[in-house]
Amino acid sequence: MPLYFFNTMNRSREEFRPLKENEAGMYTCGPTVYNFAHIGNFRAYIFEDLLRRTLKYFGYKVIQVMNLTDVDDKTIRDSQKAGISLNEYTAKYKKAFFEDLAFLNVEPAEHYPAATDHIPEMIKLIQMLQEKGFAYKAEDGSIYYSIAKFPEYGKLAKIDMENQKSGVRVKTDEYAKDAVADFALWKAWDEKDGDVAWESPWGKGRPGWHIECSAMSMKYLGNTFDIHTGGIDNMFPHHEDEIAQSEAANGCRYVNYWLHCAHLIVNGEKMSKSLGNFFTLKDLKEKNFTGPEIRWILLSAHYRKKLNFTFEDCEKAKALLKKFADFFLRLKTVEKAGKISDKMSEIVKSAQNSFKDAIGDDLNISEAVAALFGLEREANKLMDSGEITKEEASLILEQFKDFDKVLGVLNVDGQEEKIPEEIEELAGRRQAARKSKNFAEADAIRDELKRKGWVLEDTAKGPRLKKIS
RNA sequence: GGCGUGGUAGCCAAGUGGUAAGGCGGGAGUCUGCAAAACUCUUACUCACCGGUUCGAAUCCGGUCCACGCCUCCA
Repeated sequence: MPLYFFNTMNRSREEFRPLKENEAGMYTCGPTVYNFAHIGNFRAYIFEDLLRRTLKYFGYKVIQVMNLTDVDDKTIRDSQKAGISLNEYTAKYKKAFFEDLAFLNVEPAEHYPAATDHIPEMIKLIQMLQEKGFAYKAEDGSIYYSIAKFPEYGKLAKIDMENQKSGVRVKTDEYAKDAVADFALWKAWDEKDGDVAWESPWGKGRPGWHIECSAMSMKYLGNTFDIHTGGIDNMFPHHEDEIAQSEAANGCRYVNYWLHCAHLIVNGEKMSKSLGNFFTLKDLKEKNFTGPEIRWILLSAHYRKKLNFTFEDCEKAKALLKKFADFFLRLKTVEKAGKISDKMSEIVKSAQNSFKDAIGDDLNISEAVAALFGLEREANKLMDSGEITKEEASLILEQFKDFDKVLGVLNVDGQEEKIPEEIEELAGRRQAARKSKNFAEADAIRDELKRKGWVLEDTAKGPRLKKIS
């Protein structure tokens, strides 16, 4: 089954053809570790996780690289403010970042290179650019990339630099550049940097932002690799600059497939640190939302569509996952003996095909999830009519585990809550009252159970207790 | 100002030339002592608006309006 992605470079849906058979190299722009990431940031990381899992689902071995930007204006500024070293400061947020990824069930990437661990690689790359004439040293001692030397500049963002001049503001501290859109490869040290500096052929300083991704992707994935992703806001100038650097230095194409995810929005506006309209995972945890619930929300809209975040949707996600959990428990109670019918094999196989078709079509999550609902309804129907066997129920559960390899939200093997003795006993008394047609008491006990956090449902096989989450 | 993305039911959301998936919510029913759960049926003659192309358009083309994003650190 072919896999398709929407390639930002050509603005079209293309069949994925990796450089190496059965292997996909993927570079995903990671966080700047100066603060806790917010859920808008996590939308991107979850999209990348979905992409990663989809590639694996289609049989590819994935080599994923996610950079950690641990030196830039903000990390320097805030570490100074905190009165601790840059490393000490960023270590705290690196740790928090990995904890958050784990909470959201994001599979670890193969490499998490930090910028500060790759200064020599960056220096080497800048030297290559200098030798080839793409870089120049400005009056302030910084090294800049000359966009004029790279005619293809703007090909990703479809920006024609000729028409860009009027709107671009010029920062006063960047007076030294030849052209406004030229960007820094190496920033000469100034006193605001404090003790953050590395020796280089151009003197003391630190790398520019874009160079780390070019240098590190080259090191871990090669001069040309398959997939590069990030938020749409990274498309310009960051990814455009990466292309300029890498292609100028290596003389070959940088990336074959560019995938960008749209923003998480709040009340119609982009969720961002600067607007202050953001929520962190901590905020949501305090409201009792779980990792799978948050993951579901961030996953449930197509990655190239803006996703409006609301707490109402969080509640819906909670209810939806609860429904699936109940469904799995119900399947596990099936005891009827018998083989798997052809009809059942057909139903399950067809659901899997629909799912795979959809997720392989540029990660069409809506259609993919529709396959889950379809299979759930079929299974419920058959359980209602008692037509389903234990083996068939297992087959369905296995299929949901298969779906969850990609989705990572279902917890099919989730254990039923242990029922406390007190609750068990109340349920027993209620059943006795019910048998003797003392419905008033039976209902009263059911209400009491509800107050204690347990819902009692009468099924064909007798009462069933469910914990209210 | 330049560039880009998008506007589909009460809400969320697929569908990109062949006659509107799915979820939530609403309505009616089956089951039940009653609930709950589950199931069944139902809920857009219509896809922001106006023209055009076509046997046929939500899908293609032109225009208009609206929203958001990028052009400055940003997932």
